[in-house]
Amino acid sequence: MKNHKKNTKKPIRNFFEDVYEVVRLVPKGRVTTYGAVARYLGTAMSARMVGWAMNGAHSEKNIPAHRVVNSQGLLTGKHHFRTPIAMQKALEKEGTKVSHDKVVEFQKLFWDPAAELL
DNA sequence: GACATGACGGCAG
DNA sequence: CCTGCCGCCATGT
Repeated sequence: MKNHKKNTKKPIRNFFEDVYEVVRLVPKGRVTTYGAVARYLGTAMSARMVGWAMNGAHSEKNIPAHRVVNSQGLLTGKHHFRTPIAMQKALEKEGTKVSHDKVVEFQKLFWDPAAELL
């Protein structure tokens, strides 16, 4: 029999789900990074996948993707929002200061799931 | 099936 | 300080 079912045992769904959950748990006024989330999920070296997961986050409007920035605290993904300023606006609205597409005192507002949820 | 791309990160030069 | 390269996984062509 042609079982070319390809074993769709890919727990990717789990990966995405985890990303959504973690991002959703990010406290208001705080920010996290792709690398931190990736590390928490076990894909430390594949921070890219986290960003990819955010792509699906658009379906889940409950995902505060604006609280997720890169390791430099830069709003690299702002171009994927409804408008390139939506991300900054959302952050400022929550009390997070943003200057030149970068989170002010990002290190201080940094929220590491691997450490906070430990 | 192979190649190229992508919301990243870290290291080397 | 800046530029370039690799790694990692999934998706699209």
